[in-house]
This record gives sequence, structure tokens and C-alpha cells, in this order.
Amino acid sequence: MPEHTELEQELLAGLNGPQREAVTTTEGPLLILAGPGSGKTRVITHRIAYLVRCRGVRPWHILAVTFTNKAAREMQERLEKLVGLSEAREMYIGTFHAICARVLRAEADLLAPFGLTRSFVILDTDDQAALIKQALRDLDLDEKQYRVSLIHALISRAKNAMLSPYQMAEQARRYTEEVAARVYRRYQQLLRSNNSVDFDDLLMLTEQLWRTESEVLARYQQRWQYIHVDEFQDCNVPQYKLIRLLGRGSYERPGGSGNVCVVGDDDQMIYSWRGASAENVQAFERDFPEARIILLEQNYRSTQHILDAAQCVVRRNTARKEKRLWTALGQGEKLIYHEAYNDEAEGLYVADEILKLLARGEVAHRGEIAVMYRTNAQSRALEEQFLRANIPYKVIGSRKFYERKEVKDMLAYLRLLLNPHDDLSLQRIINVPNRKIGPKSLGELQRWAREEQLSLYDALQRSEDHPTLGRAAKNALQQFAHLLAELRSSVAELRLPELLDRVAERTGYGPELRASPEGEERWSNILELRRVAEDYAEIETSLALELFLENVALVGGADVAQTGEDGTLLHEEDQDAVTLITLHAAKGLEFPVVFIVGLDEGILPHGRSIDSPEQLEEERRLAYVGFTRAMRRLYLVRARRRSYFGDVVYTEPSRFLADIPPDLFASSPGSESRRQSSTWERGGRYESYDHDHEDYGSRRVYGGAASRPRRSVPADTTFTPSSADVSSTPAAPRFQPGDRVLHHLFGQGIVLKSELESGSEFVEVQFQGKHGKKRLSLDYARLERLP
DNA sequence: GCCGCGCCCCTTTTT
DNA sequence: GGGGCGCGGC
Ligand SMILES: Nc1ncnc2c1ncn2[C@@H]1O[C@H](COP(=O)(O)OP(=O)(O)OP(=O)(O)O)[C@@H](O)[C@H]1O
Repeated sequence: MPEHTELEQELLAGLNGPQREAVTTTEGPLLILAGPGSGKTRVITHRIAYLVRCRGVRPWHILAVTFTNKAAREMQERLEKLVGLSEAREMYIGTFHAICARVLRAEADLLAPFGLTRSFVILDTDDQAALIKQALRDLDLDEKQYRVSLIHALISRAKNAMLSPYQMAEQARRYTEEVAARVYRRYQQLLRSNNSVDFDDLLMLTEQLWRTESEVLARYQQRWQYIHVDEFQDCNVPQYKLIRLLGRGSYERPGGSGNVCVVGDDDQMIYSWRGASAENVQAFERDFPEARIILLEQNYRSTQHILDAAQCVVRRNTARKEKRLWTALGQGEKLIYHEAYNDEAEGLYVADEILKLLARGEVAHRGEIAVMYRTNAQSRALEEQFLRANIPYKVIGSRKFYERKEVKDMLAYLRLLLNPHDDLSLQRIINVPNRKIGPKSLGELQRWAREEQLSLYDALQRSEDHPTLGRAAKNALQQFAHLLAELRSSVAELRLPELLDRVAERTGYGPELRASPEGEERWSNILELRRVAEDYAEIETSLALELFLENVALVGGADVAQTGEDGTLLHEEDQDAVTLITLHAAKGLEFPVVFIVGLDEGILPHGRSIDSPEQLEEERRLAYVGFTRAMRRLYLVRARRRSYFGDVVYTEPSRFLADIPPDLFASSPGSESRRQSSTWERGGRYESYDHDHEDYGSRRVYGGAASRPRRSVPADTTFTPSSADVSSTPAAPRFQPGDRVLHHLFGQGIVLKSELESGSEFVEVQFQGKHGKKRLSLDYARLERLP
């Protein structure tokens, strides 16, 4: 078939030898171990495209698993480009948790033994904590002594090791763990009586279902015949077991296609705290002994200086296999190191530098820039400066929006409509807005519900029969019961966005917020939530509710972008923005320009990891992951003082800086920041030139250890950007006025105009229906041309 | 029953 | 810098 060869040529054209081998080895297990930027993810996407377009594999037989939502979205987008929207939509691409949620929901009939029904809800972190707290109270344990966060972490660790409460108690190595095992038991009871699951349950229950129900497993083995796992090094035990079951069946009942392609890099293993372990690679080799192993050695992402620096940091880890990694992209620019006076100045420096990059045209779009940090808390200092400098940015993985009270309240209503036995949500909103059902009435109702073995919802419906509650309380409860029943019946009548409207209006929550000026912002948040719900308007409402709530729980909603001026929330595709992201979430991504901030002892490596050699190695890998995200320019930034929980703390430079040979650094760009640049004196003493010269001499310097190899001055040459660095973008517009287009959210539309602006194409599209006219950047918007 | 104040702890990292 | 929680005043 000649088209085949042509297609094949096209797909294989952008691949090197070993990559081609990986892509065309479509049958049997495949293990790809390779360093960053070597095209592992590219192999997965091209392999999938090859399967579908050259080997005639139907797209619904394809499964691709990622670890973060962002990675799943990126892969979906890459595949849409390679195989087209309609085919890509038929594949299953998602995180383990999302896949498990989908499986469990689909197998609703078999959930009864687990104490769940189809309408189970996935609890977010806060709700999980609330249940732990409840469990502690039920067991008469002191919350001060047994901190919720600690107990929660211990329970989660046990669940990820697939231990039952009983097994956890047996294996307890300290008293706290024994107590946690008791809490675990109660916590599971509470979860189930709420008809709810936590994140760990999703994995464990699916594994259990597949392991015990062989016909069910067989169906999924039939369905997903080509399995791909990205970032395999971060698999934990239940996740690996899922892959094994799907690809090879259980020891007792072998099965599955055996077509399992896993790709990973042990130097990028950064989730061992979540149960990831290098043992999974060994397990894979044991369980799939015939696996073809392919190594990739050429890095296509970064320039040599960046790679060198990254490898110098990770090379200090013991017990790692050295991998060859080279780039043909040339030496490239040197790294830029900057030391700021404090964390505020750190943010200011980054913001300034970004403005300069844009002004000089060294970077065409803000989207080419990412700022990475170790802890989420570090984003605030950056955000403040970005707001001041009017730099649009987006914080990836920020859950802030979904943590707002009004948003949580609305979501609690929605969850209750789906799953009336969600006592947690009912408790939350029974008196929101105020309907005179205070803690006393609620407490009495709960006590009674427990006594009568009713869910809170059923108890509410029958509150007339309550023996002791007074008339006023009963009236209030009855009225609320009717309200809920009425809202529940409107699920059948309304689309999801309209359902949200009805909830807001009928509960009186909307009117209350709109009535006061203070409520205005909160009301606009509810409108924002409604906007997210609009994506589900076309789907049958009860299914839409399920999907919407699942998405909120697992994805934490859209990545939130914020404009400079007014702080309004905008969605990702709406504008060109700088990315703010944790090092963890950045794994698998790449950006032309990367800033890593907080290269301080205590931050990176994090203070909690400093005492343990294993954890310190993980910090090193984290730095490695961060460095290797950069394509052509890498900034390493730190602050000498930092506010920590309010008070000021002096920091020392990260020990990782000392691992980088000084000749890989350029000086700070520009003359005015040269004043701020810092240097190490010959004696290893650290000295700074900006602001003041107060003597902090008693503080120790540079990693604190005199024995540390000391750095000399990073060469103090002026930084000159090379013209080759300016990224090139197409000179001709892709769309013309009159073109018919399809957008994944807004549907069909007609291009009104198209213009090129600093190398990016912007189109104005008139969409059909309520979306109306929109201006989109083609750098972000996914637009398909329609014939 | 509501609200405001002050105290405490908190921070890894993600689903 | 901030969120949760308990206490005390209205
Ligand atoms: N053969 C190739 N020719 C040109 N570009 C390539 C080739 N292989 C990979 N690339 C490019 O290199 C970059 C890195 O690829 P990719 O993200 O797949 O690497 P990776 O191994 O998954 O990296 P990481 O481990 O850091 O996630 C991408 O921009 C990709 O398009």
C-alpha cells in the first residue's frame, strides 16, 4: 500500500534510529530508558500515531497513561496534531487516577461489595482531612497530639503500599502508626458511608476489581491492547500492578496483549515520597522478560551548557547508572546566576528580566518562559511582582480558586445532587446561606441519623419524626429537605450550567452574595465556576455532573491565568502568559527560557530533606529535572534573605550550585544588575555588593561546610544574547477571514480576521451559539480548519 | 447564635 | 503571611 509508506515516511521522518525502532516495534513489551529531552514522549506520541495510521489499530485500543494532568493535556494536544481530532478523541489519555475513576464508574454494578454506588464522589484533599478529623473524634483521639496531616500521610502511605488497616497495624513500627491504623479503619468506614473515595482508593479499588473479577479485566484487556506509560519511573506499586494486570494478567490468570510500552528515566524519579520506586523497572523486566529495551542518547531539547550543568548536579548521586546524553544544538548560552537581596527582590529580578527579554525580542511570547520553584508558597512573591509589572502569568496546579468558600459551597450542592448520601457536603451547606439550622439542630440530626442508621440526607427527609427537635427547627429542616428534593428533580430538566444557576437562585445564595458589595467578588467566582461548567452543557446533565465533579476533584479545574491589571481569572487558551510552576509539575515539559528560583539551602534542597541521604538525592534529581526543562537559557536565582512564616531568615546558596563548574556561568545580564551580582572571595567567603554591607559575617557561607569545593567568581563578562536565539515563527498567517474552524470548547465558527503580532498569529472568530466573538492566539488555541 | 480577635501551626512535592 | 480554631463579647 503506497500511502502507507508515505505516511510511514512522514511519521518516521523526525525520528532518529533508536526512536524509529521504538516506534515501529508495535508488538510486545518495550522498555525505553533514556535521559531528559531524548524524545521519550515523542516516541510515545509517534508510536501511537504509527499504530493508528500505519498499522490500522483502532484508536480506542490505545491507552496512554501520564502522571500529571498537565502532561495528559499536552499529550492529547500532540496527538490531535498527529492523528486529528476525531481519532485522538477515541483514545484514552489520562492520569492513572482519571482512568481508574472512569473504570470504577463504568463498573458501577460491581461496586456494591466495596460499599459504593455509581454516583460515588471523589473527595478533595480538604474533605479527606475533614473525614480524618471526624475519625479522630470518633475514636476520642486528641487532634493536637495526632495531627491530621501526619495521620493522613501515614494512611496514604499504607494505602499506596496496598496495606489494609489490619496489615498496617501489624506492620506498625511506632505507636503513632498503630494509632493511624485505627484511624485508617474508621476513615474507610466514613468514606464508604459517604459513598465516597479518596485518591488512593481509586487505584486500590480498580486493582482489586481487576484482580478479582477476571471477566471485567478481560474486557479492559480487550479494549486497551496498546498500553503506554510515560514517566514510568514514578509509578508506585498499585499503579504498576494495574499496568501488569492490563498487559499481562495476574499470575494465576495470564492474559492481556503484552503490548506495553513504558518510558522513563531513573534520574528523574521525584515521587518516591508517593511510593514510586526504581523496583518497578526491575519488576517490569521480570514480568515482561521478553521486553525489548531501547536506550536513547541524543538530547534534542537543550544546549550543551545546560545539559552539562544538569549532569554535574545529578552525577553526585550514588547508585545511579550513568547514561550517555549529548546534544547537537551546540554549547549555547551560559547559565545566568543571580542572587537577590531577599525574596521580594528575587521576584522583582525575574519580572524585570522577563520584561527585558520581551522588549529585546529575545523571546517572542510570554508562553516561552517558565518560572519554577520548589514549593507552592514561593509563587506568591513572584505573583506580586508580576502583577506590579503587568506581566500576564498562569500558575499551574493552583487550587486557589477551588479552595474559595463560595466555590466549595456550590460544589457541595452539586455533589449532593449527584450523591445525596454525601453527608460531608450536606453538613457543609445545610446552613449556607443561613436558614437557621445551627450546630445544635445539625448535631441533633446527626446523632439521630446515626442512631437510626440513616444517612444525613434520609434523616433530613424524615426529620418530622425526630423525637426531640422543636417546631421551629423541624420547619427549617423540612423546608430545606423540600428544597433539596426540588433541586434534585431539576437535574432531569436542566443542562449543567442552568442547574448551577438554579442552585444559586433557589438556595438564595446568589441573591445574598449579589446584595452586598463584599459579595460581589464571590458572586463573580460563582459565575466563573459556571463558565467552567459550560464546557459540559452539551452532555446529559447527570453524566455532566459526574464528569464535571470528577474533573474538579482530579484536575483541580483549569490552570488559572491572571491578567496584570484587574486580577480577573482567565482560561489557559485566552492569552499568552508566563508559566509559574513547581519543579514537580514541570516534569515532562520544556520551555525556551527557564528561571529556577530559590536555589537556597533549605528550599532546594528542601529543609525537610536535608537530613536524609535518600531524600537529598531526590532533591538533586528535582534540580536535574528543573535544569533540563530549559531549551536555550537557564537562570538560577536565589535570595539571601527570605521571609519564612512571617519572619526573616538568612539563607545560604544551595549546595547544588557548588556542583556546577564556574565556567558554565555567565554573569548577570545588564549593567545595573551587575551591581547586584555577587561573588565568592578566595577564602570561600561570600560577599554581596548590593544594598547594605551589614556584617553578617558570623553566618557561615556557601553550604556551610568549609570542606565544600569553593567556587571562584563566575566570569564577569557582559551578557550578550545571540541573535540565533530569537525564535522564529511562520511569517504567513494560517487562517484567512472566511475560514470555517472548529474549537474544542467553543465549537464551530468563522474566522473574521487574522493578524500577525510579534510573530504570533491571532484570529478573531465568530462562534456559533452563545460563545460569540473571540480573539484567540494560535499559540494556544486549538483550532481545526473545517472544509 | 454571630462575629471578631488572637493564638497556633504551618510548608515540601501530586492525584 | 495566612488559615483554622477556640474563646469571649454582643
Ligand atoms: N528525532 C528528533 N528530531 C527532532 N526533535 C526531536 C527528536 N526527538 C525529540 N525531539 C524534540 O526534543 C524535545 C524533547 O522531547 P521529549 O519531550 O519527547 O523528550 P523526553 O525524553 O520525553 O524528555 P523528558 O524526560 O525531559 O520528559 C521535544 O521538543 C521533541 O520534539
